[in-house]
This record gives sequence, C-alpha cells and structure tokens, in this order.
Amino acid sequence: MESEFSVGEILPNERDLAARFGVARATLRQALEQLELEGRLQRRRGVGTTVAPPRVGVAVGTEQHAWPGSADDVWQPADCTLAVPPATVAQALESGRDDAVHTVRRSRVTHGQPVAAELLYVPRESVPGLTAIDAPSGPARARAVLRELQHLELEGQESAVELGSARAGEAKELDRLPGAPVLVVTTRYIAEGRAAALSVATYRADTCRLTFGDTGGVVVHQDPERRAS
Amino acid sequence: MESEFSVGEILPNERDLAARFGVARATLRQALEQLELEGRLQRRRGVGTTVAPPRVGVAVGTEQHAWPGSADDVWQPADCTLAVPPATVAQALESGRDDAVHTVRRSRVTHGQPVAAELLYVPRESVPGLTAIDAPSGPARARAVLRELQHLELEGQESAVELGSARAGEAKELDRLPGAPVLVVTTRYIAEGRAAALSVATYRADTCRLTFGDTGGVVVHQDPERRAS
DNA sequence: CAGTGGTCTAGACCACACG
DNA sequence: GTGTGGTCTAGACCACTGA
Repeated sequence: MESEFSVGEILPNERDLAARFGVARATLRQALEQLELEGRLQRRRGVGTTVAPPRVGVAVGTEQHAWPGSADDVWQPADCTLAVPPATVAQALESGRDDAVHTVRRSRVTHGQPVAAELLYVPRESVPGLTAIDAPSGPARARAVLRELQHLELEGQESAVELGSARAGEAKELDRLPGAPVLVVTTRYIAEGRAAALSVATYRADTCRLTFGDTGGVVVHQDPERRAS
Repeated sequence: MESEFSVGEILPNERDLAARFGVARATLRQALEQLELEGRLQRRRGVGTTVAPPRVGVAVGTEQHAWPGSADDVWQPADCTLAVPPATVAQALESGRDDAVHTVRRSRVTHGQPVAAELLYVPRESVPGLTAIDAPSGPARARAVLRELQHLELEGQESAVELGSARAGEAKELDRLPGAPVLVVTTRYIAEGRAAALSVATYRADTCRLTFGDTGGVVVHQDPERRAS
C-alpha cells in the first residue's frame, strides 16, 4: 500500500480500500492502525486519511540541566492549582501522601500543532518564597511558581520514557481521541539532595520523535523509517 | 476492571469477560488491547491474560558516553555481516548509498526476558584495524568489530525515541507477535567529527520503561501509573 | 485434545467535518 | 445532508499452549 499511494496525499476512504483489497473493513482498519502507529498515516474523523509527513523531532533532554520555565523554555504555562497529587507522584516526590503540591499545567506547541501536555508537580517546600497574594490561579500563578523554582540550584535530572494511552483530558488537548498512543516522559528534578519537582509530559506518539541530544548543537534530520524485515 | 481483578493474577478468558460485561468479544478485546498498551496486562496466546508486573526500567542513556561493547555493556552480540544498509541508515551515517557497512546484531535480556533487539551499523572507516581473517561471521566477528570500535575517541552521542511496530524478525526475537508496539531508540555515535556508528534498538513497549539517568547513581523505582483524568 | 488468545467477516450505527 | 473515520455486534475459523 505504501508504494502505491505514497506519491499522492489523500487515500481513498476505508470502504473503497477494503473493497479494492478484497478484505472486510475491520481488517483494512487494522492495517491502517498499524501504519498510523508507525507515523506513516494520519486519519481524521469526518475528513479522511492522508500520508503523514515525517515525524517532528522534539528535544526532551539537553546536556545542560535547566529548570522548567527557563528563558529558552518551549512550554507555555496554562494553569496552576494546589492539590493532592496521585499516590505515585507523591511517592516519587518523597512527600507525604496527603500533602498538597503546586500542580502546573503546561502545553507545548510546534509548527502550530499541539505535541505535548504536561503536569508539573512542585512541593511547597521547593518554592518557599511564593506568597499567596501573588496570584490565586491561572497562568499568572503558574509563572510565579516557575519563577520561584529558579532560585533553587538544580543538581540533576532524570527522565524515563514509556508508552501510554491518552486520557480524555490529554486527548482533547492533543487533538486526538481518548486512548490514542502517547509517549509519557517522566522527569525528576533534583535539588538539595531531594526531588524538588516532578514533570509528567504526554507527547503524541504518532507525530513525535523524542530526541535526547548529547553533542551540543549538531542537529540532524533523520527519517524515522527503518529497515524492512 | 482493574480494581476488580488487580488482587488476583489470572483473568477469566475473553469470552467469559465479554459475557460478564454484556459486550461483544471484539469490544472487550479492544479494551484489553489498551490496557496491554499501558503495560497493565499481559496476554499470551494459548495461555491466557494476566495482570502485568510494573514495567522494568532499562537504562538507555548515561551521562558518560560509552561505545557499544564497553566492559559494562548489557548487550549480547549475536551476529555480524557486511551489507549495504537501508537508505535512511546510510544517510544518517553520511556514507555512500551503496557502501557496505558492518552490521552487528545484538540482543538485550533482563530478568531472563528479552527486552530489546539492536542493529548496529559500523562503517568500515570506523574500524580500519579490522582484519578479514579475524572471523568470517557470527558472534566472534561481532565482538571483533566492537573491540576495534573502542580505539576511536567518542566525542558524543545523540539518541531519539519513537513509537514503531515490530517487524517479523524483531517480533520473534522479542517473543511477541508481528505488529506489536515497540520503542525504537536510534543512537548516533560521534567520533572524529562524523557519525562513526549508528544503533537502531527496538524495545518491547509493553514491558519497558526507558530511563535516561542524569544524576549518576540514584536509582528510583517508580510506578508507571498516572493521574486519573 | 480442549482451551486460550489472534484474525477475519458482513453488517449496523455513531460522531464529526464540511459544504 | 453527505461522506468520513470510529465503534460495536455475532459469529466463524486459525495458531498456539499445555495437559
């Protein structure tokens, strides 16, 4: 199918394709799903199926450690609340199970397309200078928390990547349907010998290639395609 | 379903589950597929469905650069051939389109389970000391290539992670069915100002959490579970 | 061999985009 | 309203595991 259609852009609809290949539509859809998982196709309900452009490389790890909210940060703060985090987050932060932490929501946009949604958990101990009157909520408060974070000296950070599926909220933010495959990047920021913040970022798996640059500057464009079996 | 069955280990079969929830088996399977994608379930044909253990964290990036095949390397060389690589690999290596390169196959095993399969492409210029009589093929030759690689001074490395699906060969090596979701880690090793080697490693997405440690030593066990929407 | 998950079919209806 | 992809059904058969 790829060789037959890659020249064009728009594919025939699923019913026609199924008929052309002599299979049931469910079977045809299974093949399309795999191709979409590999980033070769894009499908939009009510619109159609198109050949996807190469995945965009998004940098998620730099050789220089930097707090979220630094000058060159690509994330856009959206909101901030004070809430008790999920148990797993509390554990990673080594905070009490019922301690409320600042929860910053941010989003990341590339080429006009949303690529990631993030939840950043910041224990209150990490931002002692934050005054209640700064801002009650909203983007202003998110920026205030990030600003206070810069005062700590960052000692290190560690990240993990795993496969997940988009929750309803994330799905809407990423312009996908719930259950869509996502790459979840969890990053622990270390300062003063403890976890000073925890970021859980959800990237669209269909359009993103996460890069962990390590050579300092040399950017390489590389097709995600792999050897045929 | 999770809260109902997480205590036990083995789930009822799909036909029974579908009947219990009053849905068709295809619908039930769709739900199981998503849970498997998230690493919560493991399904094996002919056996059954079980609640999955937490994902294992596998380190794929270290703060110290190191060549493949270093003393502490966790990969096991399996084979080595001299072949013309796929076009995309040749491009990343900045080698001619028709230049044959050493192609080392390696596998990675953790806790007795295969977690990744790798193809390591090494241009002949990167291992000038390799003599033809060293070993014609097989693991011995793979080790010879890796040994010669150590002679170069590694200047940096850059990695990218993206979602893919297992080819037939990879699937067998990873003990999965073709099409299973995998995390593809592409790493370029830089020496003497050029790409001296390219690694394409395929990790099982269902069982692996890829860690990019950056703090040097502190290992943290962390549940992959995320906030409920 | 029986039981499991994996694949496939033929059809119906739903949710959404766009003219 | 029409056409698209997304969901669901009820049933059949296949491939594999393990007793």
